[in-house]
Amino acid sequence: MPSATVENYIKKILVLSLDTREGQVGMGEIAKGLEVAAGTATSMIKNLERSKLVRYKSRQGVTLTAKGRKLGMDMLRRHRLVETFLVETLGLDWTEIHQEAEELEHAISEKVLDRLDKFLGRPEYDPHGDPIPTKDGKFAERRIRNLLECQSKQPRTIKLLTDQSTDFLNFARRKGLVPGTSVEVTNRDLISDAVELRVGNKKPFTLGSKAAKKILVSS
Amino acid sequence: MPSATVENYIKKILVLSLDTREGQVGMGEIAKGLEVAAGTATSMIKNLERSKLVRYKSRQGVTLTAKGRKLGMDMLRRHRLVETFLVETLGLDWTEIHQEAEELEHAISEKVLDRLDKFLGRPEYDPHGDPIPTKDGKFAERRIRNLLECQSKQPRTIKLLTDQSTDFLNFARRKGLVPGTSVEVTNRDLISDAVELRVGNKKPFTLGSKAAKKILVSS
DNA sequence: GATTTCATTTTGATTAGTCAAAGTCTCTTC
DNA sequence: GAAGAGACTTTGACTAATCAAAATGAAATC
Ligand SMILES: [Mn+2]
Ligand SMILES: [Mn+2]
Ligand SMILES: [Mn+2]
Ligand SMILES: [Mn+2]
Repeated sequence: MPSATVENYIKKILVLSLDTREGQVGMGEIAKGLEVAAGTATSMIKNLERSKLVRYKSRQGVTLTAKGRKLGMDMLRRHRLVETFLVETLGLDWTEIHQEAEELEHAISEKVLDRLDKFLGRPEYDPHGDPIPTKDGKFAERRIRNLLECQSKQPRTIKLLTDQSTDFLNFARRKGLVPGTSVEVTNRDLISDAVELRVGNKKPFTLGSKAAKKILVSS
Repeated sequence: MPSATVENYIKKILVLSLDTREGQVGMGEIAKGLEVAAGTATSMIKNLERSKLVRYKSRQGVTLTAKGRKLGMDMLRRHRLVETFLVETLGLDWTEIHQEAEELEHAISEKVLDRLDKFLGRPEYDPHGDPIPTKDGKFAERRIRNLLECQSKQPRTIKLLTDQSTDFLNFARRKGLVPGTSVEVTNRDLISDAVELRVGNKKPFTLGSKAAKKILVSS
């Protein structure tokens, strides 16, 4: 059985690789993402290679093997189902569940996970709007883009916030920017680096491009 | 924060000490109970002493400090609430939940535990009939005895099976000896070392003293 | 009282995961 | 193409948890 540490590395590599054309992830991203020293990551990656979970080219990067991708998807499934449970069933707040799930994901057996999945009604998205992989490691489609890429004057539904720090999530909630809410881009000005948007019937307000990029919506 | 290992040691010491007049637990019991080598237990106990969780007299035994007892009770609470959740909410079988809870108990935060407790309706007993400590570490009263100590001809209710191995639990279930069921001791013969009992309206059968001792009932 | 036995403790080693700091590459920049 | 900057790797050291096997102590037996 992989240790919790191994599971965390593989999950991180998977998530990072999803944003990358060729699925190759740099050592620095991994170290930073897991808040460990660079050398720690290098030595851990060599372990993972010995376990055939990743392929590793020195000074180039890391890619998951099929085995690694399977484990990573499984971890994502665990993490997101647990998050869904914490919000849906226990009524916790979606801004504070990430850390909880970070621990629970390693402690939950396959059997318990299946029961949980059933109990929750086989949800497709977690409380942050992230898709929950199915048991055989398939992702539900996403079909969403960030607010910076949206043309104006069309209602959109918020699906996902990519920055899940408590600070950002709190800001988002204050503005009503929670998954499921309907928003409309009322104006875009790429020169001044800003997007104006309206949430429901409230007064429109302006968002910088950095923040706008973190908010994913479906048309 | 105590590691999962520390939590396991303290929980084991607490449970062992509950069966002992003076609350003192021998090194051998601890090592055996946790399935580690004797020397491993000795060295771990010294750690626990440094952390002020136990008092330790070389070659005599170990007792919990107030701090240790508090942690132990907390672990028992976690363990038993998780077990209750697994059976009540997810519908798992009470013969197979112990190991699951053994992992989950370390991964669950105070906040999640409280929500779970509330969600479950603040249960007082776990699926094995063990009392669940309250948040401030108080045990519900037990008022139950084992079947070997019972006088005949009086209906009793099964409260707890002290041997929680899968084998014993399966045997017990086959015989209908599950918590909540009503039984009656129809005959006791201490010389032949046996207890005869009837479950509901079924035909009475005989139990050896070892097994009888493992079944706790309330009058 | 000497001896044996058995539980316990000590010793020496191992493994996973980690860090700081020193060393090495590789890609820009001039 | 030499130099420098930054990313990456290596090295040496540390901690928690563990085991096997040797040493020790205390109680029971002779
Ligand atoms: Mn994790
Ligand atoms: Mn999530
Ligand atoms: Mn445990
Ligand atoms: Mn139990």
